[in-house]
Amino acid sequence: MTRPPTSRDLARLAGVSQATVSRVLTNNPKVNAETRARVLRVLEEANYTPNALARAMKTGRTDTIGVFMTRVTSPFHAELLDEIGRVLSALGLHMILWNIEHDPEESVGKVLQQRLVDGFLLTSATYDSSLHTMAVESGTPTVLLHRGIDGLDCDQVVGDNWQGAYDAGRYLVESGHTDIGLVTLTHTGNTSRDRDLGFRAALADAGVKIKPSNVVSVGVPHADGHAAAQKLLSRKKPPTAIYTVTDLLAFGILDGARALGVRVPDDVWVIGFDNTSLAAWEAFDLTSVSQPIHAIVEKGIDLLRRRIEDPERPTEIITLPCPLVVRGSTGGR
Amino acid sequence: MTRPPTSRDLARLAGVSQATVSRVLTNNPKVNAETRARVLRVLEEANYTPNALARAMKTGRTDTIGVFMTRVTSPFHAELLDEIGRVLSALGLHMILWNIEHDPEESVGKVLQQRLVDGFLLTSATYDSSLHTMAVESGTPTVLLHRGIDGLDCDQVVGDNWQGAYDAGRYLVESGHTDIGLVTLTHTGNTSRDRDLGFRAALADAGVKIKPSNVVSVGVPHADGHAAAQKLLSRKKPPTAIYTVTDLLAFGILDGARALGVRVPDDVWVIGFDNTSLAAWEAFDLTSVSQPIHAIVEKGIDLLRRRIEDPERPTEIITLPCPLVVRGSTGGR
DNA sequence: GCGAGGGATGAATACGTATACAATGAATAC
DNA sequence: GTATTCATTGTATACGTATTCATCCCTCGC
Repeated sequence: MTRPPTSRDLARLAGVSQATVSRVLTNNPKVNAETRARVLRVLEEANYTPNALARAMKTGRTDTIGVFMTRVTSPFHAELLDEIGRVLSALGLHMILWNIEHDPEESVGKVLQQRLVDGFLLTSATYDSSLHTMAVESGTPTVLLHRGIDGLDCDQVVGDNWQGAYDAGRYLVESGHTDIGLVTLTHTGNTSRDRDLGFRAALADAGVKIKPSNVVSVGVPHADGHAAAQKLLSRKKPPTAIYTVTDLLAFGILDGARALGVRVPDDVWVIGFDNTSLAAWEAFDLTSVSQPIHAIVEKGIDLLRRRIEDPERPTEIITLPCPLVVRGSTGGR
Repeated sequence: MTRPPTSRDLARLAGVSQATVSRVLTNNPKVNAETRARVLRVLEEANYTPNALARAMKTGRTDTIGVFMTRVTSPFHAELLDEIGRVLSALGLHMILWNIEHDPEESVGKVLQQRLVDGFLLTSATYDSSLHTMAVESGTPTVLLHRGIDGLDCDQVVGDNWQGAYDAGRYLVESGHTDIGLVTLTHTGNTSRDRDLGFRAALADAGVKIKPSNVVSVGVPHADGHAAAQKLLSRKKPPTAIYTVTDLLAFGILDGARALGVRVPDDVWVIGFDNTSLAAWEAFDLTSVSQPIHAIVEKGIDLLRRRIEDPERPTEIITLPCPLVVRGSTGGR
């Protein structure tokens, strides 16, 4: 096991200085065509690849983006991650992935300052955590993706959760529902908050009251949706429709209904949020508000690259529309 | 935006040399207790974090592991990735994630030699690709996880797919099925091959013939399982049980059956492989061969770390049992 | 009182690359 | 023929840290 060749080794082989090899590697125009050809031939023969660490050390660019995420097993997050990977790959960038569930906040703080990456994508900002603040303060370019934070001076790209939720609410009301269940999240993020408030606003605008007993606050897992459905649907007079703020909870609700023998959409309508690919499966056939994952990621990474280029540019907050996709769980199709 | 402080800056502040600061950072015992305390105080005040690149350059260790994966949105892969992230985090290691679907093989080859990581975890080795060969030849410690390659001189940790498939087959036969469908994968990996062969072996041992028309070869997506179910179940005399090599295909099959109005388990039994968390959802309630994800990841990363320690140690191939988990899709519970 | 030994620290260097600067030679202009 | 420019290349250095080596001072034993 011998250590890999360096540009200095290659320079000796090609009969030039290390500087010239480096110039060839960086496509510096100030190299004679013949010399370049000769060096390239030697590089090729030796199957040489520059040491990325040394290069990063010198240039200050690692060509690596850090991604902070939670619950990779959640269908929406997996799709988001997949899309991020696709876009970064196409740009020749690497991705370091941190799951902030697994790491104590303090160790994440260390990561932020290690200069391992050129920029950060935060996909799980909440008010419970100060991760976004720490990231911004670290001085490393940062973009909030999918989850935003009000008033934070930081580029952000999010879906228009409020509007999507509003549309879902209006759709239910216009379809004649008046006894409507709302399964919402206990945790503190813009995303779930807007998905809650937008929905309530739609009902309020239509003059439909939402009974306190029809509102259930839960955690994120499938099982919590299941439990919420049990609670709402086992009552004497259950709601005729249930809206919830994530697809994962909606799947849990559908499963809870299934367990009780409650039929969807005959007995109850169900609407989710995210429009994950699972929503289109027959097992769920779920009406859901669609998140424009591709556009969010594309735009977010574009913003991040521009901020890396120019740290002084004014921050942007981009909001993308979230259209409702109607399927069988509300009698569609 | 000022550049972050270096150990040299801190040394000046603390009135010591940069070498002493470095010694404090690396817990070198040859530092006077008072000096150490003083330096630590200064480090604390400045909220200093060492530059990981410079450190890696000097030590040759990046404390980062490269993970190669495909189809992150597939439930099993997402769970595998989540578990890898959990274990690496607990060890203080970072993860660079590459999705080999997105990258041409040549660019992956470059990645292998960039010395960005201390080791690689390959989770998607197939005979179609030479990624595993390139990884081993790169000289960087490498472990194959979940998917193995026969005869490759490389540490490997895999589930006992053959035995798991065999048990599934025997279970169906012992339950009285004789007209059995097999939905298998077209692609070339050890994993799906063993999940196919083990199942056939069980049937053969029991004297049950498998009709050629009952075997369908498909791709990996949900939709392919769906199509396979349509093909098998719309016949005049459909099989009474279908076994397939991944949960994702099984979900597709269940959905295909649902679309046809075929009842599970009344009209047909279905068995998958992986025992993803979705398998336990009411929507599927799927009998499935369980992959010991936690043990695979734990063992694999352990092997990788030991190989990083000692590149000369003999390679190990570890095979872990895959027990059958019976649920409603085969009348269980 | 002096040499030996050891503990603590600083100075110097190396990791592998990119790049500012210097140097060389050829070509051009007068 | 000399001065000037330009193209090309080499030399030297820096990125920030870890570590070897040298140095210093203090203590101890005689």
